[in-house]
Formats: sequence, C-alpha cells, structure tokens
Amino acid sequence: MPRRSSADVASEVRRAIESGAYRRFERLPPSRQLAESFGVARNTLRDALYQLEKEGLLETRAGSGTYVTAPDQKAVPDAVAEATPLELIDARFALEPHICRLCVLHGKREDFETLDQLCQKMEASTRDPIAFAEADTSFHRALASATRNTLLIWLIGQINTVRSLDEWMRMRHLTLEESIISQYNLQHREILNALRSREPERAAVKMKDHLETARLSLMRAADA
Amino acid sequence: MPRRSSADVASEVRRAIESGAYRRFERLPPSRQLAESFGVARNTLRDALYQLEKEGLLETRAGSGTYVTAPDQKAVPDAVAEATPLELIDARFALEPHICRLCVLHGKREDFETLDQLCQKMEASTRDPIAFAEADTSFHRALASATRNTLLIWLIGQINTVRSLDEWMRMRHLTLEESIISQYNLQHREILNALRSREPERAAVKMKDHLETARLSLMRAADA
DNA sequence: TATGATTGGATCATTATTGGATCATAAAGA
DNA sequence: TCTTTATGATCCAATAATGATCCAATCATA
Repeated sequence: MPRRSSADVASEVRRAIESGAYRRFERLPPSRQLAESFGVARNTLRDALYQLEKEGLLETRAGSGTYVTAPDQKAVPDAVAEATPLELIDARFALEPHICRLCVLHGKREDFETLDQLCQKMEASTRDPIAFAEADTSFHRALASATRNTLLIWLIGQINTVRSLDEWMRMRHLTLEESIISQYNLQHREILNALRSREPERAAVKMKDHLETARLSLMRAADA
Repeated sequence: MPRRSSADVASEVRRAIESGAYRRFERLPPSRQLAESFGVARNTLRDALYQLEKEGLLETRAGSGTYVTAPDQKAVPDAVAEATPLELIDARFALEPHICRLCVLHGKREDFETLDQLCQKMEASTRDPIAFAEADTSFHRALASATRNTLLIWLIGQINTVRSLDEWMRMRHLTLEESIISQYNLQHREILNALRSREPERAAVKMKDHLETARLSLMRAADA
C-alpha cells in the first residue's frame, strides 16, 4: 500500500543529485528531517537512501550523515573546448536560424543599429581577416542579445569561446580569403535586411545560407 | 551533534569561492569571525577550512590568515540556472528540431532502440508524472546523443539542468495531466517514426509540433 | 627593535545529533 | 485471503559539534 514508495523517493533524490541540487561531498539533511519533508516514514526514506547507496550515488556514515559521492554532473565545459569545427557549425546551424526568428520578434531599433554598425565594420575589413573575424563574432553575439533570451545569449557565448581556439583560428585564416569575406558581408546584410523588414522565415533562410557557405569553405580548407 | 556540519560549511565556503565572492590571493575573515557569522563553533569552521585546504582551494598561514589559492572561476553558468521556463522552451525550439535532422544523418540502429524503449517507458507512465518526466528528459537527451555531436550533447545537458528546477517542476506538475501525457506520447512516437524512416524534415516538423504543445500547456499553466 | 594584539593550531570532556536496527501494526494489492 | 510494504515507535552505538583554554606564529606600531 505504497502511497509513496521508497522507489519514488529514491527517484526524487536521484534527480535532485543529478540536477546538482546536492553536489559532491555535500551532506544531505538528516534522515528524520528528509523523511518529514518527503512526507514519508523514516524507514521508507532509509530504504530509498540504501538503494541510492547501492547505486554508488551516496555514502552514509553512522553518526555523521549521508554524503553525496556522485561526481558533479556539470563542470565539464571541456566538451565545449574540445568541439571540432564541424561540430561547431552544426551547433550554429541549430541555434542561429531560430535566433534570427526570435530577433524579429524581440529585436528593438537599437539592436538593428548595433548590427548595422557591425556590418559596416566588417565591410571595412575586407582585407583584414583578424578585424573581420572579431566583428563577425560580435555580430553573431549581438544577434543573440537581440532575442533578450539570457539562455540563448549564454549558449552563443559558450560557443564563441570555441571559435577563438587556436586550431580553429588557423583554419579560419585559411578560409578567410578576400572573396569569402565579401560573400559573408553580402549575407550578413541580407540577414539584417530580413530582420528589419520583420520577415522571420526569410531571415532564418538567409542565416542557413550563410552557415552553409561557412561549412563549405571550412570543408574545403580541411581538405587542403 | 551536527546542527550544521563542517561539510555544510565547507560547501558554503566553496560556493562562495566559486561564485567569486572571494577571489584568488584574497584573505578570508579571521576564523573566529567566520565561525560566528556561520553560527558555528570555531572548531567546526576550522574542520571545514581544512577540507577545502585538502582540495587545494585554500592555504592557511598560522598567525596570518587563510588565503584563497583557487584560480579565479570564469563565466558563471548562473544564466542557465536562472532561465525562465519560456526562455527554455525557446532554446529548445532552436536546438531540438535541428537535432532531429542530425539524428537522421548520424543515428544508428541502437540509438533508435534506446529511443523506442524510452517511449515504452513513457507510455507505461501515463499516470505517473514523475516517472514520465524522468523518461521524457532521457528521451531528449538520447536524441542529442544520437547526433554524435559532443557540443550539442553538452548543450542539451546544460539545458536539462534547468528543467529540474523547483519552480519549473511545480509548473510541470500542473501541466502534466494525463491527457497531456498521452498527447506527448503520440508526438514522441511520431518523431521516432520519422527518424526511423530517415525523413529529416518530417522529424523536425514533428519536434516543432511537440514543442509548440509544450509551450501552450506551459502558458496555460502560467495563467492559472 | 620591542611590545601587544591578532592570527591560526591544538587539545579535551561533554553531549546533542546522527544513522542503524528492530518490531508490532496497518494498509494496499495479489 | 495472503503477501507485501509503509508506518511509527523505541532503543542503541557512532560521531562530531561544542565551548573553553592554551600555545605559537605573525603583524602592526610605538
């Protein structure tokens, strides 16, 4: 007659640990207190904790408490740093077209002003790959900012940390010939125009075109 | 008799350091003062600091003070933790349809097996919102895994840390009525079928439908 | 340079709090 | 009905927080 079975409680605690609510080495609240907060008898709760102990998530020390032994879930931004350029492009393929759509929804005039200025900066840097790459990064970051979605802004920020990696930059220099830069500039303008005329789908398509160009020139560089 | 154990205090100080409240080379307040502000005996506090010293976060010099030796933490992922449910949905709108497309490209048979099993699990949990939510998270995580793109896998993992936040979970319980769960199950099946028949665009569309449903039920819950 | 205040380091008996264990009872499901 | 399992109560043993006191290193300053 489980109202709330020990397995349920175990799941809930497991989720709490995996979500980082309790981190490694931290002590859980006393069993009596935990039991009360779950609305469950202490025996039931202890069974639940015992299950998690078997799974290696917890360690209980009599007289002391029960401690989290599971390794911290997050704290692996290495995945970002070690991403390959192609993985990166795929991630941008996922994020940026939709970011364009959201820009149309939430972007304000000053956002488009900023984007315009960055376009001008890029257009003035046709022969300066380094300056161009810098402004280019700012452009994509500004797009994300215009969505007003802090989560997306953060995600793009994370992705941009990869773009500055050495290996990636080396490839990028290879790909950033003058003709390519000119093409990118045209595409950036097209994206910005679509945003200004409030056409979400056209903006998304133009962004896809842009990324496709980037992918192609990247793969060409990889072959070389 | 631990009211507040040394492990608790250690965690708190560790968080303070990681959050940048105490920066590298900075001296912590005197142990007596710290102990008082934590409402804990000095011995307890010293045990806590000793733990952190073992972890290499601190260095204590007798007669002088205890100093932070941990390198300054970079970018705070609080943006992720503080994201609102609607921001979250928008981010998933950006990522997951494209993830479906990549699944078609890179997914292997065993990936689809895993997804199938998770569908079954969800279908068996129509009346158990907690179990359903658990399997649901696993489903979306498995989708990301099938892309073989470590960056995307990591991004989805980050996003899923938000999904388990308290506020979000509360809303989620509101929205997870039996009828909604049934609808989700149908949609998951449609996505999986599209993946199996290798139709990237159909899979993406089905995912968009799914997320749209989620957004609607979320907004309905927010109104209530 | 010498002094005094402040810092962390160490020890110890006391005792509140912790998890461990058991058991009769009640309730839910087969 | 019979089996399973949560409950709630009680007792136990292990642990470590406390609070007090003293020591040693360091630092500021007269």
